[in-house]
Amino acid sequence: MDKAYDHQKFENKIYEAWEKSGLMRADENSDKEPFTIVLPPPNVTGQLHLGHSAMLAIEDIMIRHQKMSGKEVCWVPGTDHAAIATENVVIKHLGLKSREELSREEFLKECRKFAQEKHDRIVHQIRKMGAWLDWSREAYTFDEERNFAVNTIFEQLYNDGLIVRGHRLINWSVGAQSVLADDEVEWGEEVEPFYYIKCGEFIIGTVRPETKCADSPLIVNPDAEYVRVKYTPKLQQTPKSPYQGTSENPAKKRKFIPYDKNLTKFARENRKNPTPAEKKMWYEIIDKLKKEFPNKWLRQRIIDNYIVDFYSPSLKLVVEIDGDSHFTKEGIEYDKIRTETLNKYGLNVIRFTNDEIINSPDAVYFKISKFIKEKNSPLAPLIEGGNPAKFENNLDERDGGSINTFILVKNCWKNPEERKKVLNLLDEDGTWEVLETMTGNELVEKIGEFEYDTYAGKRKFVVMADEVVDPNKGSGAMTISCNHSADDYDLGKRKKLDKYFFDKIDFAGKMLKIAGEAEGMSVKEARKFAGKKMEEMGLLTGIDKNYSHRVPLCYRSGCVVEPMVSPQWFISVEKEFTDKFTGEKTTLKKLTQKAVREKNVKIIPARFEKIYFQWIDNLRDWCISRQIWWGHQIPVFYCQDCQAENVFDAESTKNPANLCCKKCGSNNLKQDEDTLDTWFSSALWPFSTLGWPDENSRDFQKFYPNSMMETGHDILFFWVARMIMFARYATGKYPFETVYLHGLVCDEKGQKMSKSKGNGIDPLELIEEVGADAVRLSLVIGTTPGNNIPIGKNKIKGYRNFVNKLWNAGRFVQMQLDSSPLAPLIEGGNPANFENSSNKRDGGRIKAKSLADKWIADRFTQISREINEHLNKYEISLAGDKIYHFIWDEFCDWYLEAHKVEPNPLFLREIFLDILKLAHPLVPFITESLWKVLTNDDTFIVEQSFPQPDFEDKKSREIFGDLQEIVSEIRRIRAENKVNPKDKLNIEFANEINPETLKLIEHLAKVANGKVDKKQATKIFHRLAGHGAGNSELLIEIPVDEKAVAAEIKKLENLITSLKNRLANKNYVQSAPKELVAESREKLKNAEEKLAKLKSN
RNA sequence: GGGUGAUUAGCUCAGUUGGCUAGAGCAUCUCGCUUACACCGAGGAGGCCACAGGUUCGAGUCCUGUAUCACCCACCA
Repeated sequence: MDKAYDHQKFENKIYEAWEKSGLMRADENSDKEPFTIVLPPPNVTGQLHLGHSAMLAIEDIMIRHQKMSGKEVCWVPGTDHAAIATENVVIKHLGLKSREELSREEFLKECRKFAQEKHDRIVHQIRKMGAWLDWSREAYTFDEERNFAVNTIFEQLYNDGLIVRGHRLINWSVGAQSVLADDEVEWGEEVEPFYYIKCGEFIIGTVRPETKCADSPLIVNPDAEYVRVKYTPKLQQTPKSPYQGTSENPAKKRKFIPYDKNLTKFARENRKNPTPAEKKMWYEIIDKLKKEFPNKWLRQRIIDNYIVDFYSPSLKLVVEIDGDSHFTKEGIEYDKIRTETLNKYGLNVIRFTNDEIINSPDAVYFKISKFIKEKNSPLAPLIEGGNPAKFENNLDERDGGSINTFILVKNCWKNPEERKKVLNLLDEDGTWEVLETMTGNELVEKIGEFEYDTYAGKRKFVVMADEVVDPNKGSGAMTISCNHSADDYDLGKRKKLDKYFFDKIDFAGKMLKIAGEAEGMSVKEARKFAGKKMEEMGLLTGIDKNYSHRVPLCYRSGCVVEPMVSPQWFISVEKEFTDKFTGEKTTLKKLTQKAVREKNVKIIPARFEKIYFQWIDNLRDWCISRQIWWGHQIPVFYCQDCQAENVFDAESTKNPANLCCKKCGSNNLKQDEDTLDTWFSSALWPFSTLGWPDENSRDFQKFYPNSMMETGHDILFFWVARMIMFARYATGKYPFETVYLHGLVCDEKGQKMSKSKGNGIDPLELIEEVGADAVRLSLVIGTTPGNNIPIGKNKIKGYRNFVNKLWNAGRFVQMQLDSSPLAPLIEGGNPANFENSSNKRDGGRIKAKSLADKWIADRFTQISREINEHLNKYEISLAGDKIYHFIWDEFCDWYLEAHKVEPNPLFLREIFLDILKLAHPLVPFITESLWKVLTNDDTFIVEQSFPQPDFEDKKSREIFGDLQEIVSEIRRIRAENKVNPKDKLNIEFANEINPETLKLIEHLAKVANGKVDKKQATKIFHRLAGHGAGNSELLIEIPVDEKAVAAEIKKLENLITSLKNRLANKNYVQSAPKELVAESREKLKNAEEKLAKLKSN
């Protein structure tokens, strides 16, 4: 035997031997009680990661333990075709831009080929973990049997009316051109402007202004109070210049008079009686200015000095610079204003020099000019040649009209912060006046339907009330886009807003005609466009440029997911049907809820039951169709002649060419092009792998339902819950008794493993390095179900060391046997010869002779019981921890050392083999290796029965326990006094001591019994069971260690105080269990004796 | 925003219906290559068990509150 365990020499060979033995195959005709686990199928094109390793380790431990405990175990392996993920990988692998570069047939062929290659790799990886799987039953979610199962349940659900085709809101990935399941959507953080938009008098908030281009219901909260307020900008006062009194005051530097006093005066007078057109222009200009010039002082200057002149059509004013055609400031180029045109309209021109303009607040003037020039400005016609009278027609009543009145929910109006958010583009100094207060319901009545401006023209909206509107958020009103938002969709359905279900965006992610000028733009472009346009139109009242929110992203293409309405197949979870097993009316949702509520399925850890309910209670219909090719094609056939929809039984579906339309008999049928969500076939896994739909098959009869389902807690919902749903629906039984959820594997610091962080560990490399056993232990010990599984180099190293320790213990056993005179008996002899023993351990074959033998046999009994109990309760971590410490701390550190004093090789071999059995489920390879070495026969350790010894020896337990204490104490004294380990110290017992015990102590503590010079001695007070009652005295030939004695005294005193207090407490003596009280008394007595002797020393 | 869990030694965590003088692994320190194992052995040091209350004879454990962290769900004007 090698000095160190070399896992590479053994693991592959052993696994091959297991497979060859045929023992891994579950016997469906066995009369043993079954224990079934169906392996959660890894993605066939994926790679095994440590999460899979953890899964395999846990399940393998359970399987081996149950097998050794006499069950007929059946662990079914398999892989998943992972529809979307695989399709992606294949597309990438082939270097395609899209799958359409190939025909459907060709593409599927490539997928199959690719999947087969990858399948072999992943199966290899699974074997490396040592999993005791029944490979003869290996399944694949996309093989023929599973396809048959899929078609069978599809037909059943369809006939029960639970599968329906409908127009529903789905997550549409523009990049991938496919529907995504909710769980396939990833969320990313994005900062986008958040707009508050005027809709008539209302204000709504949105990050998606591009959707605000169409007729829409405007929803208010029915019971919340709303206020109509009037806003009057405060324009008359000139704020003080921030430059006033400083040398930097630009006003002082001005070399010209910016306006003609007389003109201004004239204008002011005129302003008193403005025409409606003038008023409108005026307000438009103010609105624009606010956005252009956030600096209030500056803005006011402009208003007071210049804009006033615009105000009166009869006194128009425009500027020109030096007669140049350009003026550049801050990189913006302004066109020359055509003097001729201006003059034509009677505009005055003021000339600036460049120097005067740059660095002068007056420069802003040009921006105004630019604004006026822009086509969309209401003033444009004035400049370009339009007719101002045009604006007189449909003027809102500016004063008392809708343009400067706003309807806000009272909460927003009262809350200055909220209000500021909504209205931050308006002048803060404006005055506000509350005109009236009314509830949402009253608003609905009073306002009803009316027109408002959108970026794409005039639209109508109708005011409605609904509770979804949160009166504490924003302005308290919202408009909805039924086809482009899940909540809006629900609301629309609830309110039956049929005419508002229309698309604004197409499946390519482009805006439709309804978006007016934005038609054909991508959503992103349209969003910018709409924002800008609305700003220009003065439709914005507030804007939050740093609004951060989460956006749904496609996990494949990374593009933003658009909620869209599309024809899809759904499973109706709330539709009633008659349960064929009970005859009761029920729904899929109810059945799924019942599973856990009525304890048909137990979830470990239990807290996930709560999470399960939370999810099920909010369950929506499940969209099962996918626009991809790689998957189970939806078994629905559309008649090309009469358009009928046909679903056939699975048997007929096998030959699509022979199918005829059920309605018109035509055989001109076309199968639905879409495929099923990958979870559809996965949901059948627990029974489709066991013969279903043939419920009379031996496998189904014997092994269904499964005993446990072990998987990551991250797929509780979309897999576990759906398995429960389908299993109960199709088989009438819940698919498994227990769900064991493990956590995510993460590094030592609790961080998720990921390639980008570089903290990922490849299981194969790890196994190569330290062996599968060490990997298994690392993944299993120190973990709690449902919690993260921390794993790191140190931990792994520790368990590798343990495996080596076990190996060396085996080596020691082997050496003992080799050198033993009894060796021949083992090689060819019959151990039954040893049956005369009266000890019952392991059928009473080999006698436990010495104290140590009896002690370890007794301990083994206790540990075995605990391990059995832990494993039965799925407490794998605790079981592993106990085996680890039993083997290392007790067997190796104490028993093997003690064994050297009084060898008993046959017994040693027996107990060691038993320990190997006990440890086998956790560390199958090393135990099997040692089993082979030590038994030298063809049996496998897994064929042995799991230890359930009943040997007990209380006396040996006590004596050995005391002995351990004494030895530890002596060792401590030696270490603290720096005694050379080679030196033997003399000790002297005050009492008579059993020679066997003494021999052990001498060996273990490196001491010799003899006369001790009392002046040089340290006293130890010990109690040795079986040597008379009470404490006895042990002298050891070492100078007294004052410090140690003082420490011991203090420790004892503390203990005594605590015990005394406890016993002095009448309530304690009365209420606490009697044994406990007696124990405390005993402890106190011992402690006091010990203390007294220590002090007297 | 709604929910769940966590907080114990420098680090990673055990601590199962309350009985604890609070444990383990790693790291650290001291001593030792003693013929199973240096992937080892012996020993030491290291803790107001997050904080504040409460229940109890007794609280790391149960209850309430606070703080911090993690995860899940919803994402919405």
